[in-house]
Amino acid sequence: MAQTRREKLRDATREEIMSTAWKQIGEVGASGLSLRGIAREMGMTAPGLYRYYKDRDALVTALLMDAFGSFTSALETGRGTRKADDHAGRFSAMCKSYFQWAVQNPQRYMLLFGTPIQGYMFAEELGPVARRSFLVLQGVIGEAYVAGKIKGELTALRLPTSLKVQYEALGKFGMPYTGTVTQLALSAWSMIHGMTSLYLYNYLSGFLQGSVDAFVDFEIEKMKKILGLE
Amino acid sequence: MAQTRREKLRDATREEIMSTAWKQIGEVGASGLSLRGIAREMGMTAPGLYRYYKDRDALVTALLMDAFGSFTSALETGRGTRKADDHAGRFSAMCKSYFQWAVQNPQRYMLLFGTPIQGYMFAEELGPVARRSFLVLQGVIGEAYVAGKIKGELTALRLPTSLKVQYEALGKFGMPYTGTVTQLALSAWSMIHGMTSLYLYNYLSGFLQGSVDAFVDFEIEKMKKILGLE
DNA sequence: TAAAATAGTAAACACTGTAAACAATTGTAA
DNA sequence: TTACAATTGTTTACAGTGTTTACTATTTTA
Repeated sequence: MAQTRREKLRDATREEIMSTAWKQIGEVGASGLSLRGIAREMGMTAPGLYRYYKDRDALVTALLMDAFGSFTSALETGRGTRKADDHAGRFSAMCKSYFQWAVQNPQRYMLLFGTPIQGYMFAEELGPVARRSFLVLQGVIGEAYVAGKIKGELTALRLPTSLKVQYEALGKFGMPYTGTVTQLALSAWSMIHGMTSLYLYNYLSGFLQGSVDAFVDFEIEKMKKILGLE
Repeated sequence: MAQTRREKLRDATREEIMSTAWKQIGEVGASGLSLRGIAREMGMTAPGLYRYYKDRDALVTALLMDAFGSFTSALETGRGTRKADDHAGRFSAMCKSYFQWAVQNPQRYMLLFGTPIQGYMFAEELGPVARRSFLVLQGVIGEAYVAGKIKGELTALRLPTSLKVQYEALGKFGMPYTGTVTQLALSAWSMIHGMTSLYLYNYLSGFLQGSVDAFVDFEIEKMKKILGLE
């Protein structure tokens, strides 16, 4: 079923609102986002925006959806630069893409993983989208795992029962891979997010100045060694 | 030199402003902090607050100073629960304290390491205070290192030259310990912060439910094994 | 006791998100 | 083509924010 002319215009306006919002966020940061500012830049008045988004939170949710999509794509693209059986390469490339995307889209990353905007409540519908991002990471580790390419001794550590039970429960809800893989993925995610987040909030640059990339690369390689990925 | 009566009252009011601010932050989150709200709760009008803090950012800076102090104390207290030569114990205890402080003071932690408030610019004077927190972590690792208790193979990885050069430059500015120690400390900080931050922003609880502590403990033990700490 | 410093208020300005009422535009059906 | 309906936008208004200015009490000091 084709889009009517009106629907096309409507979608275009929605698009323009989003891109104007991103422009604003890029300039003044996510916390400085303002409906009135968006409207002003678009040459209309603020209440008009309410025809397109229920309220400011709805717009923020749409922005988050958009950002998660871009982020996940970046991870997938990074992963895709290496052949499917080059598990170590895929892991490095994906981690590198993770960090680079964040550096190139700092405000976007902070919007996703930092303190949200004034009183914004994380929308339910974002859960699955966020999970998709994680699945890329979990997938890379999981595929390496089932291929027997993860040989780190620390991988063989026995998980405490409470975690084991928890991960098994997840499996019943359709989560792929074993508990070990999930544990490794959550661990890797924590590490990458930690570096990224500290860097974006300027806690690393005091120590590292221009050598941040070297630091991150070094730690990614270390993670690979810990996993015994080869 | 004793405090005059007026100075005592002034300090008391400053204190009351701070505690009221913390109360507000605890209730509605850091982004919901409002000068008018503070004044309201204190039974005065908003402009009166300007006699005590130059503007909202100055108050936030004071809050950050306060939070950093509390945070650093928590780390030191955790470290202090083990004897000076029990390096492995000190490391675990400090990491545990890190996470626990964050869980008990989520809004405070987010204020320190998350997206700051609407348009707030990180004040210069916070640099040294923030560094003091890091020095606790670096100290624990550094003391273990000089005592020869860090025997992990991954510790012996050769640092890329750019990092080496950078760390040596830091030494000239009075940073203690070698480049290796700084690298290990930054790495550990990234990991702990990553777990903490993901947890506070609810990205882990979906996977871990009530088993978050088990996850964190497990990863702390893993870090110890990686460091070869014993 | 007079002067100076301090603490607080009231009113105003420029912002913000949002709701209600209304006008203008566009699309559809008789 | 005309009449109606749906949609899009504006105007106005309200309640909230940080902040400045002018003014008034109060307290301390000389």
